[in-house]
Amino acid sequence: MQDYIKTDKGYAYEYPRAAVTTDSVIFGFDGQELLVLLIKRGGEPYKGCWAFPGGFLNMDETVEECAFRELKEETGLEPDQMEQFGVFSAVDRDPRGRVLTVSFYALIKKEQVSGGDDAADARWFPINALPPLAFDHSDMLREALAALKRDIYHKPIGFMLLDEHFTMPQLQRLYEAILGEQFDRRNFQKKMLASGVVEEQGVERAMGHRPGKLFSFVPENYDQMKEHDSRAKEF
Amino acid sequence: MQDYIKTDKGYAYEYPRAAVTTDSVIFGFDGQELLVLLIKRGGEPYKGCWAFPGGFLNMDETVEECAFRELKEETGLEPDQMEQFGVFSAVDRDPRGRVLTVSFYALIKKEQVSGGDDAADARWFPINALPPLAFDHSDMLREALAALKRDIYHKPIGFMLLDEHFTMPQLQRLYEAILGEQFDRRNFQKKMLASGVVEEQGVERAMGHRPGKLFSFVPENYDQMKEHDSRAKEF
DNA sequence: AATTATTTGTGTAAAAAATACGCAAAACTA
DNA sequence: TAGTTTTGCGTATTTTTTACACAAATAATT
Repeated sequence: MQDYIKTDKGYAYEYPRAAVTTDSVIFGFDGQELLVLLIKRGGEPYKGCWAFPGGFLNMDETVEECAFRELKEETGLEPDQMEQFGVFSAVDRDPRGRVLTVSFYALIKKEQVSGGDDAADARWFPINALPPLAFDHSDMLREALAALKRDIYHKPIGFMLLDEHFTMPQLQRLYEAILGEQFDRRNFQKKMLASGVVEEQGVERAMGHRPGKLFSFVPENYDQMKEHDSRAKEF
Repeated sequence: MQDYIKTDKGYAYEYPRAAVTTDSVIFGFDGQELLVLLIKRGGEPYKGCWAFPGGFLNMDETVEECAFRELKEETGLEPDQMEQFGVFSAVDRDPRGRVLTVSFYALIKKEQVSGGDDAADARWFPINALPPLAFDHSDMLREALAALKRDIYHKPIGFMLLDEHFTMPQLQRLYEAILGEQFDRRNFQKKMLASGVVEEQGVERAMGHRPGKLFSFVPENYDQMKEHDSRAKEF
């Protein structure tokens, strides 16, 4: 399978081609706020600006593989799951030329990155206090967040932001941070338990207040959750 | 903005590049079944197979513009709205070389195509009786359908498949065809009216049975619909 | 003109889900 | 031991969803 001609000038095609990149919006959680992982750009364009990790597609990989590889190269992270949420293809979105990007988001336990953080230029920012972003990454973030809010009802992704064991209030704070609204403690717990995606695991060692019960995620109930919330049973 | 070198062999780049195409899954409705518009491929690869309309990205257009243009060129159709639902990038998905496709779906009133149908090779197929499809278009259809089912709750796209005026049973048959399940007539109507997205418009001229009331879509209530169904108020 | 077949219109009662809300218990601090 | 914070738990009310049956309007048939 070869559709190009190798010349002394590089790889030549009959028609011009756009370059393809992937970008990844990585969400984290500090127990209170939703965070985003950004990388400070070392080179032009947008030198010194912050941007999402990402890079050019190789010829032997899918866009999913590309997003995963670039993320690992730039941050050391290897998320369990990456969700594709859109393609950005404005003609002038990259000053270097015609570059089209396929965007993903993933959820990461914050500790994972502080450990293997080879890129000294990677930093977490609270979602509500971001520096200026490179390219069209502000739009991208907006869409990533919209996708996350949409998906959190159908996919068990929220749990990826928490430790294996967590208290109900912790889980609730996460949902509140993502969805940007407040819920009633008692009703939140009631629904969570009713959905069957969490199970009791013990009691936390508390600090300064009554200790909460610990819960963990029940993977077997992924699909059930999907079912459960894929909207009203009857139209 | 120029990132290539023009040689006698074509457009040369420092690194190899994948080609980018768009494909469009066009849904129609015959009052009973959900239909898909396919095009018979005239050339290799997959000559004689059926495929979704689509083609290569030009350098001066976004992927949305490309999908729209290709669709118009191949079928004469100009849908009001096209929804992007995924990128297909398996390395070997196209025998011609590395080709990555951005996929869209759109909903069309069936009459529109029978009119301006310059492509004699375009045909509607019932979604449950499709011929063998080219490339990875079977996967693509599956995902398009999943996206459509997801979106029909949040976006007022369903109405694009109906005439301006329609009866409640017609609307219901459409929803049933898309979602693949049956609903109670009375409850369906109750919810539709409660959502405010339809308003009464008169009475149909009937044939062989009691005539139904005609309804039409209320565009102002798009957002409300979105709101209405963006899930439970409290988590 | 009356009968039949088909399809539509409408309302109400029961069940389930969502919401609002209050008080007691466990840890830490002073 | 009293005060503060945060969690655990249960019930009454409201809203939404579901189940369900009979009457009315047309066209075709006799």
